[in-house]
Amino acid sequence: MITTKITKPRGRPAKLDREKAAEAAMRLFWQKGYDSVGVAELSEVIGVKPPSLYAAFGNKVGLLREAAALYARRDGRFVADVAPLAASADVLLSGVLKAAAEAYTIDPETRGCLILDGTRNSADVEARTEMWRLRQSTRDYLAAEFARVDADAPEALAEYTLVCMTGLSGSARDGVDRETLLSCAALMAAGRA
Amino acid sequence: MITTKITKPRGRPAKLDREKAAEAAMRLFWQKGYDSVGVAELSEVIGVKPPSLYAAFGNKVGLLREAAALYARRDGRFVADVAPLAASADVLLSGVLKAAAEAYTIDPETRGCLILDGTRNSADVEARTEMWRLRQSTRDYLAAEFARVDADAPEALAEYTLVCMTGLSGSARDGVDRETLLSCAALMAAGRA
DNA sequence: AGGAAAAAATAGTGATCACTACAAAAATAA
DNA sequence: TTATTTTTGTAGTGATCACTATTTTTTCCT
Repeated sequence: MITTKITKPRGRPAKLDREKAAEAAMRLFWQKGYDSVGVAELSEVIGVKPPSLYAAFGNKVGLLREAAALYARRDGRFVADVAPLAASADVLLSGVLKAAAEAYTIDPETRGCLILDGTRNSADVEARTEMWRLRQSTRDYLAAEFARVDADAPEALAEYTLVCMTGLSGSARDGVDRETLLSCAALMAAGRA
Repeated sequence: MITTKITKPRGRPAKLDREKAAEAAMRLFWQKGYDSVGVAELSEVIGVKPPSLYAAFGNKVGLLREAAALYARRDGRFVADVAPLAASADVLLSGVLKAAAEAYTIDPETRGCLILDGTRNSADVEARTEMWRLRQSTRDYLAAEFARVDADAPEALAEYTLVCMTGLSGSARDGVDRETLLSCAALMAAGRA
């Protein structure tokens, strides 16, 4: 017989909510970049002292990992939402780039992409590697989608999509507005028409 | 009567060569990003102790300013080298993007663009503003060039060029190789054909 | 030789970095 | 009530950050 845990746990009740903590960390890393957010600031915003964060996430990179996972399944969801709808390479490319331009300019506080730009110039090699792997997995996913719609060179098109997304993300962080970014996305996709 | 200074200066001869110092700083900032380079490291590489750097450049941002100026007039020269040769908007766009893809992958140690990516995610507002202003002046220069060749929307095309360059720079820093970047540059320019 | 000038190095400043040893607090179980 | 368990907060660790007051070195000029 399988029962859901109904009895209360033994010790002191936890004040830290992993999900809420990851969300707060996500917003901070997204906004200011990984290195520019200190553990002290994270601790203050999340509402628990540093030792609780370390008990829950191991280290600062562990918190980034959780934050990026949350980002991928929520704010970065637009790729997996838009891509499967496309029936041709052109629509796939233009659809993803348009969605990116929009997603990168939703909130002025969190412009661009956490995964593509959150650890740029970071001195922490592990943090950079972690985001690079998420970038590559997006690349692989896009390559599979381009293959699905019988694109000529799915790998090259997937890489092109990511290079364009990198431009949109960085530019969004540089303050370029949504309309400009949308027209840039259209121009980027127009070459494959 | 105007004479060139022929007599030796009074005090202890300077060991610090501003040009060489700026060059070393440029390479470090370019390679690792502004925040990831400490004044101690700069001091060690340049070969003088921190107080000499502060005497010569004022503060860390002053050193970045000098480094970026050197970058603009040498490694970033490709824009001003290529743009004036173009006789049409298409050639201007494709020419600049191709030159960027090449320039951003010359040295594996210094990938991408110092101005576009050197202060990304920096916690130093003054440093970020300084690079942003250089970005905007490049944007203005490109807009003038697009206007020269009678482009439809010179401002929009200039911004598009910079968004694309941002993508190429960031991707170069992410490890994308020259051939891939060159084909991306071609695709980015193909939409305006 | 001695004074003046200029640039150097010495040796720090307090602030912040990621991280942790340890103990107090708050709950259940016996 | 006492023991056990879990999470919390206190109070630090040494390292590194940008930056500087002060002194020492090295030169030219008188």
